[in-house]
Amino acid sequence: MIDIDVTSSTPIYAQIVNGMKEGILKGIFQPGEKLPSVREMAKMLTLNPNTVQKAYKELERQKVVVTIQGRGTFISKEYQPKMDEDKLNELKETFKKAIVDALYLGFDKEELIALVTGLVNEMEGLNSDDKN
Amino acid sequence: MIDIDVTSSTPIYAQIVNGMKEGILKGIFQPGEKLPSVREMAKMLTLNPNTVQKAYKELERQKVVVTIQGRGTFISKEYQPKMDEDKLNELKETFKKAIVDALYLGFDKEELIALVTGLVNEMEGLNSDDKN
Amino acid sequence: MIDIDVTSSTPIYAQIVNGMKEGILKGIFQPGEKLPSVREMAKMLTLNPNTVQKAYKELERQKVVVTIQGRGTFISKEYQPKMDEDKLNELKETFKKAIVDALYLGFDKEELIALVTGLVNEMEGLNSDDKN
Amino acid sequence: MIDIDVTSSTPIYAQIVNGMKEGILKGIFQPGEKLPSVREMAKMLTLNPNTVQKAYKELERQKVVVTIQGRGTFISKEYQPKMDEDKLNELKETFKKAIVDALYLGFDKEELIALVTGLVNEMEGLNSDDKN
DNA sequence: GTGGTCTAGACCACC
DNA sequence: GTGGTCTAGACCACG
Repeated sequence: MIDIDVTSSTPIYAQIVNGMKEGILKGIFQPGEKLPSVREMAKMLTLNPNTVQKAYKELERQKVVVTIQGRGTFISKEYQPKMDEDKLNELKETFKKAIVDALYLGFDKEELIALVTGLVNEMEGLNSDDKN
Repeated sequence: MIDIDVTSSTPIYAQIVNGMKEGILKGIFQPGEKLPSVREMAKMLTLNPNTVQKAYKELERQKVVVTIQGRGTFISKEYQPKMDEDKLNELKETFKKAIVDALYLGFDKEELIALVTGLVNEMEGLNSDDKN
Repeated sequence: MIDIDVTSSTPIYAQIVNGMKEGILKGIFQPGEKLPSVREMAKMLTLNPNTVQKAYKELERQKVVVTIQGRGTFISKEYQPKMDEDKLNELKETFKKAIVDALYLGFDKEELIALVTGLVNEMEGLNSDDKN
Repeated sequence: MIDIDVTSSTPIYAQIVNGMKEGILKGIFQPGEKLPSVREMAKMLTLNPNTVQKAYKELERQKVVVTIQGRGTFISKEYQPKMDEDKLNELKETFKKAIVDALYLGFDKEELIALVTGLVNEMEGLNSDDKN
């Protein structure tokens, strides 16, 4: 479902968050779908439930999922993108760092754009279904 | 010179490393140029010298700069890009995360490519001389 | 009748309790009026009957409604306000928290008082008959 | 500093969050001031450091405090109120619930407004110093 | 069954 | 020294 690399410098809970968001974009998880419970997911990934809990909470704060008391956690049906200046700057910084790293790895500009374009096309897009 | 955000979650030493590499790509720092000493740099950025030291060490490890004993630290004249599968995967993960975030901020694919292209064009590129 | 948000962090049973009390203050429910049975209410709100049951029990504990065996549940005809130091402190804490949040949202004092006054005026008041 | 009621239904970490924000409004904590470290605060309140940590994280997410790596956590110098429709609705719900409770405790409208006004006046306001 | 909170104790990176 | 993450295990409220 989600592959976790415990040796990564990215915290495990963040890997779960990223993995879920990526899975949703790719259509692996559908809006309204129930997520595995915290305990189930923890068993599947052989993690402590608290770690999964932290990830689910973060996803909820981002409004990517909603939790319904006593029933579980579900993919949000109507995600509303909300542009935020701080987040935009953060995003740019992340891209800038990645671009610098790529250039230092030997990519030239065209290869770099091609790399990014390829990665973008792996994602279905949030609303692509609605619009077709 | 380099703008540091002490409140950022990115470690300060890493901000220095990124900032230096970005500055080199943009041509602000020229190959062969001498860097300020650790102490000078620490004063300029009002940082702990240990932090600057760590950044210089990291830059040297990446062969972006070279230290000559008793003379100082200099921008490498002939940086040799070194493609490494681990680093490539890491790079892809970074891009993927950034792309997911961008899509969740409301970017569509074209806007995203445009954003990245714009950021890439801010950099002069390591190999731009070769091609002109 | 009562709008329930299952995704809210406020327990559903508490939302029913609050909603009923608000409806009574607003005159939507009249003293002596019969409430829908637990099962009816559960169907209307598409909730688990246990949840509605719990809300009714709580309303009865607060003497807002009375249950007559075999007849049903009714809005109390003579609700007796009961000032209790513990409850008063709790109330103050709730207000204090809300006020702090409002100030942090950017409200100034006058706007805040206006907001509260407006909300108060939406309620008819328990004792409005006495004073008119 | 902050008084914690472990018997309260309000989670301890939330009590810390509320208490800090209230303290800042009242001027007990000044912008730029360093907060006790997570461990210190945990000792002071005889709580587990994780609980304090959670509170500090929440305060940082709300931009009420900033953390500087290796140095500690500090009251934000320039808090920028950010109105948000969701938060506004949440605020109104909180007030509505409190108002309903107050009316059921026997408050009439004037007493209620007086209560709120009194509580508001206990707070200095976020920018009141700047404007005088 | 579900998620939410808390404690205890450990390890790590950063400054 | 600082905060950040993770595990283990417990208890609770909710539906």
